[in-house]
Amino acid sequence: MTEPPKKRGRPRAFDPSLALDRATDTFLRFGYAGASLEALTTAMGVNKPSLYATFGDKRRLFFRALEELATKIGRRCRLAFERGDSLESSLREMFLEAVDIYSSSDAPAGCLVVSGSATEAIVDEGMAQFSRELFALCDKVMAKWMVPYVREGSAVSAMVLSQLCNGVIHDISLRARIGESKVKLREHARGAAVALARSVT
Amino acid sequence: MTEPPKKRGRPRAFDPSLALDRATDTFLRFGYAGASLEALTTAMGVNKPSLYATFGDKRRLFFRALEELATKIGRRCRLAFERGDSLESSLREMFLEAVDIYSSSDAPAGCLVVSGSATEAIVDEGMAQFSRELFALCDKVMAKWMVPYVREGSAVSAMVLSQLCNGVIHDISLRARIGESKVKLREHARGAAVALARSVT
DNA sequence: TCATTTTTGTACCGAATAGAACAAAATGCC
DNA sequence: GGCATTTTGTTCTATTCGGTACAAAAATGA
Repeated sequence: MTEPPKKRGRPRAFDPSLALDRATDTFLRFGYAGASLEALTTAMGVNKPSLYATFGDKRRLFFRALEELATKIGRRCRLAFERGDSLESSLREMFLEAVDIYSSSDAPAGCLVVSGSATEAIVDEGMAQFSRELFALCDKVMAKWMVPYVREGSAVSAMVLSQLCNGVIHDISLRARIGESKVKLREHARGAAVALARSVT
Repeated sequence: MTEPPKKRGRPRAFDPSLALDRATDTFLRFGYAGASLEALTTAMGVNKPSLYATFGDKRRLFFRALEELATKIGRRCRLAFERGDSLESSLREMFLEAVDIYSSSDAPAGCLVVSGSATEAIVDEGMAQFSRELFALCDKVMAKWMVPYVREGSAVSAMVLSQLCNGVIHDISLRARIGESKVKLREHARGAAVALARSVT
């Protein structure tokens, strides 16, 4: 499968998927407003007309990057959570994974929503809505993971715990972005796992 | 006190303190990169030469805004925390205060560090350093407030609790910025207070 | 071979950008 | 009143911004 469909005209000289990854890095690095078309096209190895033909304008390119990255990160978090065999160990795995994601040496530090679309959200209702829906989804999905660990009638519901976990992850992305060391971030992740696990006991 | 020092030349036609507040709002609204000098001078009611003479360039103006705002917010958080008479009530007061601060109708929603300097931190080491030092200070100061409520030898230290609290506050600023309702934010704040207070029991 | 189709590279557009130059205006001091 | 001083408003500049026009290039189909 995925054999080339043998299209008619001149073949593209770049890999759209790879180019999108480069665009993601550029948006991560400079933010949405700060990422100039020149920086984007240079990083992507693509001319402006090709960029427009393939991805539409800057804003649509950003949404494509957002969607792709959110999916990737969501999957990594779920897999990390599933590695644990207790609430505390699951949270620890997930938070440590967040440290790896947001302070990887392969990409600019931080989160494309926290430091990208959220910043733009005030002047772009579309980005605000995207962010709200994504946050709501994360809260809801993660709450499901929490259910087995929350006693019935507990003072702390699965949803509250889930929102706190997402808050910790957002905070890790922030602290990574401003250059806190991996050692410190990992300590932070472990401490948060202990505390949040204790909150439902 | 504060009597006019009777300077020599033509008197300024604007109040620098008020102008700085307007600049803060503009940076909050558009982010650092997105806030154009025209938007700034228009909001501040000041011409560009006056802006440069009074505050230096755009970057220095931003630092001035940051410093002033951080002081104000720090004070409000401390006062709110002191209104409580238990860990849970103190945290609740503080988190609810954060909701008011970050989703006030008087100013654009969100936090100038989270959605401002942190976004710029990767391309501006000065902003990264400012943010790191501010976060470290907040963690340290808030940890002192927590000490009375943390048992000796507890699995959750005052510092871990403090970092979590700051994480909750950062998260509230984020969720406020993307337009979550005050009702939802207040629920979030109350839930976080319950959970974090329970984590040290 | 040659027409058709699609992408490529270059060159360009008007608007907006951060910042500076400069003379007029408004004050205190002598 | 005049002079020194400082701020003001206007104007300018060089650059960069997001986005596009257009023709050459590279593939397929007939």
